[in-house]
Amino acid sequence: MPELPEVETVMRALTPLVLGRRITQVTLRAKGLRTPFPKGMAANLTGLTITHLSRRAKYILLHLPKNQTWLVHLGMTGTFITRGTRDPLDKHDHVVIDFDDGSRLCFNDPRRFGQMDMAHHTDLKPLAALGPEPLEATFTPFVLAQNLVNKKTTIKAALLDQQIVSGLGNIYVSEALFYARIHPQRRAGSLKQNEIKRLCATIKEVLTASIKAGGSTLKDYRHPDGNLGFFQNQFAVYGHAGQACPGCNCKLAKTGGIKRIVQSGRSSFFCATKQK
DNA sequence: CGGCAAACCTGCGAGC
DNA sequence: TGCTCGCAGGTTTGCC
Repeated sequence: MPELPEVETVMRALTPLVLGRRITQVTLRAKGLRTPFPKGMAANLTGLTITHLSRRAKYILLHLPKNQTWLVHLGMTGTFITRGTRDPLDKHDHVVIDFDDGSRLCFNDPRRFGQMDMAHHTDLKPLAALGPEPLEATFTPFVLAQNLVNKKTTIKAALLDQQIVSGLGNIYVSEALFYARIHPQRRAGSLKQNEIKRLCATIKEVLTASIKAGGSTLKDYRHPDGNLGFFQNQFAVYGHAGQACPGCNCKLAKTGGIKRIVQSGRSSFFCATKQK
């Protein structure tokens, strides 16, 4: 479900719900998600206070005393939901967290593609190989160019590779490539310097605009506080196959309009008139 | 190394 | 109404 803007939005919405609260009980209602829960996770979390929250790529980091970190990946369908302690649980509430103020938070994940880990903050294995954080100043055209050099794979696949740049997913890759006017089937290593410069900029722009809109809400996904994101209303190409592309009269041409193709099993949306 | 399909799971909408 | 099919915002593995 979530790419960087959605994870950022969830992390922000989660903050007032958990910050400074002490965990009194964690109940695991499944053996794990995509991977088994770390050994002793529930017991190890009990009694600890969440001191602050942050995000790295598509991971939410809940920081605990003694530099311990509880790492959460939402996968495709993971959500945090607040419930009253007397409310019935959903069958996909796999982790139930009770706090010292009587509040309860549930991690709900129908497809169980999410992931949790708990370790010293310097020893979080899922974070070890991640590429640059796209909204940080360290993510520059030079860095992107370095990570694309000699890559024979398509630019679409390269941008989904979390080691090249972290946090992008299927939606924002299509959107960023559209604004950068780069065809998703281009070989990554074939991009010219000015194209990489444009791409670096559009990645930052599209992610920033989405965070500002509260991320994208597809299906019934919503934030822990119940709010919805609205960036889906601003998609230029994603999910718009057959329609005219914005700011382009290509639909009037015989071969125009937004196309959908499948690349390594995943949909790409693009305008063949604008993107070369 | 590259590219692709499948695997992990469930739910939903479309079409018959 | 009920069935099957295709599709879904992620990541990893294994095969050729």
